[in-house]
Amino acid sequence: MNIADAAKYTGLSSKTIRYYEQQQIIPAAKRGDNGYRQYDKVQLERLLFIKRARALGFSLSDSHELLLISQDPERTSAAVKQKAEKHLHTVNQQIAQLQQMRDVLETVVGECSGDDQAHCPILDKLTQG
Amino acid sequence: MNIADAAKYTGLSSKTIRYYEQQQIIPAAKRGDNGYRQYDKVQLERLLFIKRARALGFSLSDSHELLLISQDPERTSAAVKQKAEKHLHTVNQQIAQLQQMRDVLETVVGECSGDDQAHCPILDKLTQG
DNA sequence: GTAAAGGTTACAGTAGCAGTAAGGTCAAAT
DNA sequence: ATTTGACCTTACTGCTACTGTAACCTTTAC
Repeated sequence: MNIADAAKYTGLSSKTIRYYEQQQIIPAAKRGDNGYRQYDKVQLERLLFIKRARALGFSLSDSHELLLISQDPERTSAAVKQKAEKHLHTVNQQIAQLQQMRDVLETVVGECSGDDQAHCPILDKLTQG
Repeated sequence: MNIADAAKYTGLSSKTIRYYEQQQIIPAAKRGDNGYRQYDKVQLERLLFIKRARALGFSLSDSHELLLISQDPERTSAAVKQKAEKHLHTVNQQIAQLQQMRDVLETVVGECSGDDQAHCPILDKLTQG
């Protein structure tokens, strides 16, 4: 299976797959006689693993580490849980920060007439804090 | 006022202030005889404006445009409101995405024993989707 | 034979800075 | 007078996770 088919199968782009290989997020794919990368089930599963981890917001580096952990028979669920909890904490902080932004934005947008007047509570907020 | 004092006053770093100038987010500061940047009230207010816009999650580019709009006597509140609403929409999408991540993370973290077992629902999620 | 569709590498660009290097300036202490 | 330390300058690199582009090779279809 060539990289374009692997891309279609995983939903990643060919560029992204090459990038993951270059960054050693996944082991380098085997090459055919023509030098083309070849993808088998194992390789595809690794790509999907990374994709799912990314979809949960893990960094590429964390996704890589999780992949290594998942392949380690000596692993403990504690190690995984620790990483996940740390990430969950980060996500919660990001949500809180965005919600604060949203609250302010909704307030000032609600106060803005949105017509051809020059006066604007949004700009007031940015000008006066 | 030199850049370090402007940094303290605004809460931005000197690096960030120079970066804003280089990116033409704000007009270039005047220079003293020694070549040092000099900051007056007007310049400080511009920096604070950008800082407040950034704190609401606007991109530097948007923050720059908002600053220009705020200085335009011909402006309309409609133009500002449109930008703010668009940004608010983006923020809401980001929140929704993060909340989905959080829900999944909380579920799998809750299911994970977090001990020395190899079995781990978090890894199951990443392996099997 | 040729053209389209795919593959390869390598380099640049994106956002918003922070870090570092190499050097000039200034105020105070020695 | 000099030295120290804090500040200033520009210029370059690195970070994250890719995407775009260039230049070129291979395969497939007509």
